[in-house]
Amino acid sequence: MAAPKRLTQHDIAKLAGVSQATVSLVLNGAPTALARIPQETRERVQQVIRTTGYVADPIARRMAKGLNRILGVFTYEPAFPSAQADFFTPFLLGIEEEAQIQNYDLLLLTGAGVGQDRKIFADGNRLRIADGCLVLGREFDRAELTRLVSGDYPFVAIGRREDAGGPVPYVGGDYANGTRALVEKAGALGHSKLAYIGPPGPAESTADRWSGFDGALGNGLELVLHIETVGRAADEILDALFGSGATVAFFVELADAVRVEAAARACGLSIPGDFSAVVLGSHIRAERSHVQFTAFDIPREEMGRQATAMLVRRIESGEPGQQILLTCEPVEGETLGPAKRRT
Amino acid sequence: MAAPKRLTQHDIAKLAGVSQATVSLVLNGAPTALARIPQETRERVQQVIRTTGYVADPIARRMAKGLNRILGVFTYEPAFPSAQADFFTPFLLGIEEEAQIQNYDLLLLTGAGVGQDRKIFADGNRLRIADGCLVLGREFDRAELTRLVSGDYPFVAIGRREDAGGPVPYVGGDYANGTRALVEKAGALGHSKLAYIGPPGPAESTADRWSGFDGALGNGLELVLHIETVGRAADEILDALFGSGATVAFFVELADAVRVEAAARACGLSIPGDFSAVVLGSHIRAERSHVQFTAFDIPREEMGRQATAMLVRRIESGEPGQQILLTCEPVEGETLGPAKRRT
DNA sequence: ATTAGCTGCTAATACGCATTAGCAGTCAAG
DNA sequence: CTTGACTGCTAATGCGTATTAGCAGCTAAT
Repeated sequence: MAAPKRLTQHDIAKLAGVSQATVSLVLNGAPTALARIPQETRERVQQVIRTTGYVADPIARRMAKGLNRILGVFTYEPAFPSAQADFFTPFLLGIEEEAQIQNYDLLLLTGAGVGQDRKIFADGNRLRIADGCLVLGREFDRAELTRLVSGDYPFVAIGRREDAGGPVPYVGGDYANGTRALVEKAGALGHSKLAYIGPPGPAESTADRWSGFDGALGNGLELVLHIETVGRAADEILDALFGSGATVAFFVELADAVRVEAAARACGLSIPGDFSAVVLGSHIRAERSHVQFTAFDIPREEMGRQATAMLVRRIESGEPGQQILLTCEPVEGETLGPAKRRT
Repeated sequence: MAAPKRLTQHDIAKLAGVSQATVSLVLNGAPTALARIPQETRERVQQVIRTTGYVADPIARRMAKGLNRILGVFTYEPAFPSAQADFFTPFLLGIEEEAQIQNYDLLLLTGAGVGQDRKIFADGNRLRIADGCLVLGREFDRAELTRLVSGDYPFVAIGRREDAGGPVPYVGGDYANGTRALVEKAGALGHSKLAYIGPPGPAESTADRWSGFDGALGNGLELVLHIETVGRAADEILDALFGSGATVAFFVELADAVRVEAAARACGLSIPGDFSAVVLGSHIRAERSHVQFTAFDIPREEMGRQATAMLVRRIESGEPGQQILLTCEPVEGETLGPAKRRT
């Protein structure tokens, strides 16, 4: 059989014995126009719509009116593949929740290139199918961001973004202050020689952690070791740590912290007995590791929610788009203790 | 700021001194048509396009072509909330992958009601926005399924479904044979008195497990205990297990198995030393538990992929829709051992 | 000299919907 | 009995593109 033809308003109209225009009016006419269609007719049309399951074609709708209550979600990495799933899922949860409240559907922009090479503006940008879009990913393509900013298509980024030919609307986590608070906490516990395991940039997320860290130094707090590469062998890190005399290590990556902790335990060292460890961010599935690291919380769901809400405001009221940083509350954890005098 | 009007082919046409149709042809005319436009004209048009940065409006493009390359994904429970996330994610991974290959976007049907009360045909449902849709969920609404089957809207279910006024197109896992294989394996290891912890229905997924189990009985294999409710206290289950003389327990729910295993260990019992345990299905994050249960694998990603591919075929070639069951390979695990003679 | 075929285009239409102008009928007021 | 207001609808148009039919002008063959 050939592809079943889509129902159109015309079909509905014929079934209800009215004109296509009337069907459209019943569906979404202005109150003034609706007032002129008697209850009886309206119900007849509604009835046909209900029994047929007709829904307006979003494409045509968008053509005619420019809006279709669809939000695009563009991810710079495939959204679900396991490695990424853990990363995107909490955001999507928040996004879905808010979208539902606002009565928008979500369109996952998936086809825009394969694998790593995802480009928003790939094939003549199917982006515009949606009324606006959310952009997420660890690292953005700067050129595309610039193009987005300069265009008139509403979007909101999740995660803070540096200006790109203009301010980028975003909802991010305040990693800088989250980090600062943890550094100060360490200071209050008597730590003065600190280690930082993680790059100082260039992605905004890492840059912010570093700037928060760096800004909290002084006042007797001193950076004695900085390992910029992630994924170094745990032993190496451990050795460097002790060689430097640091009493507390700040990790950008949970994975590094986990490996170092394991290595330390293997050497008979205890955390925070022998040294303290702090993770700069909350990580999904952290509960899987045995240790509850001292860290700060990243309100991912809330970021998703607020970004969605902002996007809807941009779409519906043409609001200019703001930059919001959500507080990252500290997570107590059990790996930050008083500084230990090393002999 | 007012939205700067988008460039159209009409504008390009005027600038190049040709008609709109010519512009369209230059952009994507069939070779036969293109052959009739001289190089010179083509270049003039291209030039204008390049200097203006014109890009065809994808919406209008889809409108004209009649397909919108969108696949709907309907979930009977919200897709991301943490509890469900683990359940849906692997399917979505496969779906996303295949959709990307086929160059379709995914529309998450989110607005279709809140919380538990999701209905495909809910009022104002926007299912038909998509060219076709995938339906997933633990349990389906039978009435809705019937309606879907009788309609001409292309869809594919994930997970086997009983006929609903006609055969339901699906891609599922062959739980019955997966279960049967495990039962036979237990038999080969000398087990003869079996326990089954889980309901015999009504959902297809549980019914299939039960029927596979039930069908493998006989030949010296005997069901000596059947606990139909899930979530019973672990102690109770353990007591019943020993009271019945069963040497191996088949669990529908991993959670039950985990709890019973913990309770057993607390009593100083070992698995599979003192009794064996088998889980009927693979469960995401199983690795979190300490024990690797003997089970069968559910190829969730592959199910997602194949369902998506089938749906695309239905949409594009009007194919009738099949019923596919994917093999569920056994997972060795460490909880199924030789039957122990109980004293 | 008619026809046939080619070249280089364009006009016209369809896609499905939203929206506006306006038509035919009724009814009340003047 | 005319005017005006109101009711209940519909015809017509536009959105930006793809596509098909076909026109005008020319050449070459019959």
